[in-house]
Amino acid sequence: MGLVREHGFRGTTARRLVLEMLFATGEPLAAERVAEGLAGRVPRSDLASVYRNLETLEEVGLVRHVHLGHGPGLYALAGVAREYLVCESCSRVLAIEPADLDGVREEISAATGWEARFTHFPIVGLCPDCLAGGHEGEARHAHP
Amino acid sequence: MGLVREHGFRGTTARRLVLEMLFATGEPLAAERVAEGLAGRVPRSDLASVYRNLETLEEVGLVRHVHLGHGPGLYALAGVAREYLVCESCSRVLAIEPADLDGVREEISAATGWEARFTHFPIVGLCPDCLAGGHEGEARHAHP
DNA sequence: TTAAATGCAAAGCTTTTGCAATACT
DNA sequence: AGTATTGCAAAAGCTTTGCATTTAA
Repeated sequence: MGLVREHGFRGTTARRLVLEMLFATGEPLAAERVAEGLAGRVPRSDLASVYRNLETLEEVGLVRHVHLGHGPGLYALAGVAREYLVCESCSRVLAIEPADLDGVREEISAATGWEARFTHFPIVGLCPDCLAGGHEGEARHAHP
Repeated sequence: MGLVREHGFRGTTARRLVLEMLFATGEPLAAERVAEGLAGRVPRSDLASVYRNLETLEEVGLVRHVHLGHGPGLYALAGVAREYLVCESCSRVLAIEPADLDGVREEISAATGWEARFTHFPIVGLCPDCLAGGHEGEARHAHP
């Protein structure tokens, strides 16, 4: 919570619990899931407050959110660096170490002069299985 | 409208006008803009019908939609092949020929085995100007 | 003629905002 | 004590759905 106070925000129970929740889960979570996880622990779990706290925590750099498809945004600790790929056929999600995409970043830089990150929007495409003509029906997540 | 009928859908005035609108504009358009452009031309411009028609046209492969940030989805003719980059600092949008990202696609394939397209979600990152420490304040579009 | 498409109204889902009560510093 | 934060309720923004009417085939 040090960072939070350094930015002029208060260190509250609700914020602590949001961070704990994201830490314990380890993977990106919808605000509603976070609120559910807080049920009964803060005085009460309020979705609006969860959104406000996620926004604050994102502002100070502790949290980040990603859009993997058409559903709600998903929040995770910024410290857990991951980039994402989503299959547009089977909706599989692959979380990958940023370092594994450094070559891709270099190629993007060479082609466009931009420096890319896949932490907010994933790379959308076809996963190896679906490329091979595989399991198109087995959607596991919301459609991009 | 041939494709539309081949798929068992009817060729209606509203659908024709949606396609004309997208063709005339040439760049991705929010459903609401499309509806505005149709004002008074169809019996009337109804947003729900525009959404239904965009969905139908997307289903038959004539239209595609892209999410460049947190705003509404943007629709364009699928025939106009473009991929997108959005700057997370100044929100600039770069539309690029898919061929210009073929090297990037190869690198992604080599690194992950996936085949990528940047037609639904853009590549998010920093544009050359912002990398150079430039014009961060001059946002032109909604923030990603 | 008859099934699909439309307009209109209403709802759904995600996120934001206003405001009085509460908790942090 | 004083202000940021919270809960609650309501609204906003985008998109979908229900249903009676109209329209394409």
